[in-house]
Amino acid sequence: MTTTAPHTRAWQDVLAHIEQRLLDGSLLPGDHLPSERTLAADLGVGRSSVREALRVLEVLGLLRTHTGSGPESGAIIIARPSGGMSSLMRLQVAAQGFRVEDVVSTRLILETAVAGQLAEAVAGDRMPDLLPALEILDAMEVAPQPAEPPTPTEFLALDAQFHFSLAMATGNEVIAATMSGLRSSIESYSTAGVANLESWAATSARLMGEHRAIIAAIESGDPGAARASVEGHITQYYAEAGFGRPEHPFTPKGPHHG
Amino acid sequence: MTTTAPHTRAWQDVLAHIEQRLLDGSLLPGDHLPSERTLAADLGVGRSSVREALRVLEVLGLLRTHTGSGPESGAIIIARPSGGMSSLMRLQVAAQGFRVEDVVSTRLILETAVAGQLAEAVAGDRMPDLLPALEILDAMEVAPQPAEPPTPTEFLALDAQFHFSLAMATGNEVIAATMSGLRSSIESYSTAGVANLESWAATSARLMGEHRAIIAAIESGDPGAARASVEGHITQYYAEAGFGRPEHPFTPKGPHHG
DNA sequence: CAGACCATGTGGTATGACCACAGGTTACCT
DNA sequence: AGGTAACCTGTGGTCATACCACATGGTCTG
Repeated sequence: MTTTAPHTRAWQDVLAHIEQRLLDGSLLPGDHLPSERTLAADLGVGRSSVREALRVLEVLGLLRTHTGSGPESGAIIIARPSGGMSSLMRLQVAAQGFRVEDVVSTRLILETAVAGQLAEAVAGDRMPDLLPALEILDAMEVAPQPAEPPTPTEFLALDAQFHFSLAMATGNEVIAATMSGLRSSIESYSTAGVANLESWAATSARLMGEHRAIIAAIESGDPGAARASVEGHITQYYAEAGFGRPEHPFTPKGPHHG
Repeated sequence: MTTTAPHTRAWQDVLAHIEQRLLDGSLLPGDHLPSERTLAADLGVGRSSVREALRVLEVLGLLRTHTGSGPESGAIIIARPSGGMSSLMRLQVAAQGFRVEDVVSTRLILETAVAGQLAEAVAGDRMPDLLPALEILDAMEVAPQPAEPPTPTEFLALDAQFHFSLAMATGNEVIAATMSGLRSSIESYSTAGVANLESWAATSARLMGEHRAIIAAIESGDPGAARASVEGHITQYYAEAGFGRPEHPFTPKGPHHG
């Protein structure tokens, strides 16, 4: 649309070619891509250009590569958006393109919507599958033995899995992947924030209780309660950890990049 | 955590190095990266590996490159998440990692939240800047001259800009970028759906009226009305265009990838 | 002083040469 | 005949080199 670049770069041609093959169905998840050398010869570009395109696709979560020979080797189409989302958002936060408070705010919107949808599903007699989420809760609650240190990092990882599994329970992979990316983009802040807590033991215990409350609200089919419980759960942790979103969105926050 | 790969690939090292420099602030938006040859020498890798990492960063919207010499040349750090979001989501839809109905559903969540937040801001006397959105509406309404064809593609592009500008009005760039990605990932469906409409003239006229209604609801400070107007706006178009989301999220949708 | 010229350094690309790896095949020994 | 070791082949991963097009800035020339 820009009409400025008559001269697309070689790796973009490769990318476009693969995208086209994905769109027309000649390349499906699980399929092997031609070898790098073959692809280069077919498209009339150098192997390095092919590799640059494949690297992009790999980071975006569209393919995986294995060396060696056999059915597992080569580049295989997959579709795992979470990894790409995580890379993208993590780097954007690092480069100050995303503000942490905006990430938190967005997460809040999506998570409350997820909880609300699940509760509505229960109310509408379309019972979502909450089993994976419950299994994660069980795992969280057996891990912190009184004798052992609570290992906040592991706990937070399970917490992330719990929220992710709720999103997956809605069947909406877009939300799930986005949440996963949002989460990992501020992961370092979450773990660093543990130091700001008065008592990790108390906080983790509270979090576990809140998880059960979220599930209970969903299972009761009360969307409002489900939304509220999720909102409180997330907001309070970030507040305690010391990097909650500002009380009002889009109050002036100052420039962040030119 | 996987402990499986003791042997990170060279381009990942480059990526990690740049990410680290972003995190510690030694690389800020607007800064130049060292030249590819220098970077390769400094990190002890080949130039092609550096280029693979830079390609990833470029697609992710983290940097732009220019040939030649002078202050504009080389690789410069930027932070434009929209482009990366668009590439990621577009390709994930192409590879069947994202279902179109999930994209629509997610867009609905974010857009209604945006409208709601803006209305709440008005109600709370924190007037958001709706001027950019209004200017786009003006542009939309002068474009379709009766003498000229309505040019649906241009109209839809302006429509996308309108919704994007609403997201930007909240100040939340995460939402704005995500919405931009969602939108572009199903852009081809949107334009193709025009053919399913009974009358483009009628639909476009309705859409323009709904845009004004959305603005009015926001300016009246009524979050519920704002949310409802956005929901109706989006839902109805997709329904008319023939690829709306199913009436209920997470009803069985069939397998999409193994 | 103005304009043409070229030296320099940038990204963009292609090519060739290796390496490690993993599976399949073959040959060999028991 | 069976099992096992060797090797052959093709994969991605990496590097080095050699170009190209390009844009700037300095220099030379009129």
